[in-house]
Amino acid sequence: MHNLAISIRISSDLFIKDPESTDLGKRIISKSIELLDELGFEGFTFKKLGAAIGSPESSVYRYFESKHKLLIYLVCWYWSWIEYKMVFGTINKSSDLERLKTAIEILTKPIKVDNSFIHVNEVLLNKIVVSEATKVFHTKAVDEENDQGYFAVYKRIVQRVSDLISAINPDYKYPNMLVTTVIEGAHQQVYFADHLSSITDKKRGKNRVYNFYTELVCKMIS
Amino acid sequence: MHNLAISIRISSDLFIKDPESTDLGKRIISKSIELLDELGFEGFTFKKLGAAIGSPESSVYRYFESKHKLLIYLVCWYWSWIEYKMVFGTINKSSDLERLKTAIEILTKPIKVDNSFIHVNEVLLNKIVVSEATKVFHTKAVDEENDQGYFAVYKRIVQRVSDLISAINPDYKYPNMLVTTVIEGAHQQVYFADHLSSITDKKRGKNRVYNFYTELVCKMIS
DNA sequence: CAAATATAATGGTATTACTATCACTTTCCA
DNA sequence: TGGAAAGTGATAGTAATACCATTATATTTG
Repeated sequence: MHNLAISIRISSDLFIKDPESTDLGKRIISKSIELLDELGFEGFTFKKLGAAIGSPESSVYRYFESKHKLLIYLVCWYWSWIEYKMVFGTINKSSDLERLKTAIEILTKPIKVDNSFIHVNEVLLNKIVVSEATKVFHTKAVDEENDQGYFAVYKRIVQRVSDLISAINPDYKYPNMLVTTVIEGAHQQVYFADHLSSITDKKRGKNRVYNFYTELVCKMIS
Repeated sequence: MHNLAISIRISSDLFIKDPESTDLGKRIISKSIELLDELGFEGFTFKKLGAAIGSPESSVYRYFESKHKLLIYLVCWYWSWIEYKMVFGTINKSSDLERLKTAIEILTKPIKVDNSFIHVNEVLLNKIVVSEATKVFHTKAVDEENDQGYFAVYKRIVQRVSDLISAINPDYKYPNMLVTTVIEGAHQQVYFADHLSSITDKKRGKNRVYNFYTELVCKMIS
């Protein structure tokens, strides 16, 4: 697909001015993805971002209240994109089990470039989500930010997959726990493979994360 | 057990002066656990810690190089304590399966107070590990810190449980992935139950995390 | 062309994370 | 018992961070 006439909609509480609405905004998104990947969340600052796009720090603050909000924005964008892929990927499948397997595939297999969104590098964004997304949740402000609805997309994805599981096996007791175990676990396995490889099973090939979690879900609900 | 004549040994790379060696050191540990729980890692500073123990910031810096190192120290302490509980809890079991179940119990059931270590509140420390420990890993310095051996205890625990699994079923392909899925997943479920309860299965009772992951491991390796 | 909007440029504040210095006190051991 | 060594307190200082505010200059739009 090329340059679809769709766009990812993000809650307007997450930005001051919609970055999609201007050229500078898009450059902010695009460069912040590169810089977050390069420097990590702690090393990343609006000053460095400003320097990278040739604008002052204050211009960035016109779009985002804080770097934390920017991170949430990007993570939300990511999950919205995943949801969109999940909806379109499962729509024409013939059974719930097929749909479930596709969903798990989307959640666990490596990300491929998607040229539909020019200013977003999904492969890099995935790397950021893998290594930084826990910082979105693990904050003293979680509850407040949850009330604001910042995690709605994420929760909706969990619900979707959970519903598929319940459709296949209505008696299975822990559909939500199973889904979050898969989603978070898959990212964690990728991170461990990169940084603590002795505690993964790296030899098991390229699709081991997908294979492991697919087997896990199938065994649990059967 | 009361005041056992054992102590948890932590790599001396993690501190400048051993906090176990002085009274002030022990108060630093004890208060930092309380404050980290209260303020979260981001809100926690050595200045506030100093104020809480009635000492200047600079005294804290004589024990720990940075608050990041202090967090690693505490997380290491926690995993060392868990390892100790695992070793003593499994030693007199009659089969590998029994040992495995005990290990999973220790990793997934709520923590109880342990009066063996007066200056450490294990229940609070567990809360800190649940909500802040990902920050130990998710840093641009992971690889370096891994090389320094800071994560050795954690990796050893994974290895122990993984070995039990391989002893029970030598053909199971993903023992490491299974173990890390359980360890990290169990903490995550506790955190989600507290802050994003819609994506857990809270109704399933008090031991749902233990039951879920025990069932998961047993089904996977059988 | 005027009005509105977007951006640049600059400066400022409070806080953080950390370092350095000096003085006082306690311990220890020769 | 006297004197070094170790532990702590008190104070000051620095560079960087995360932000905010103001003014001036472009750029767009109606």
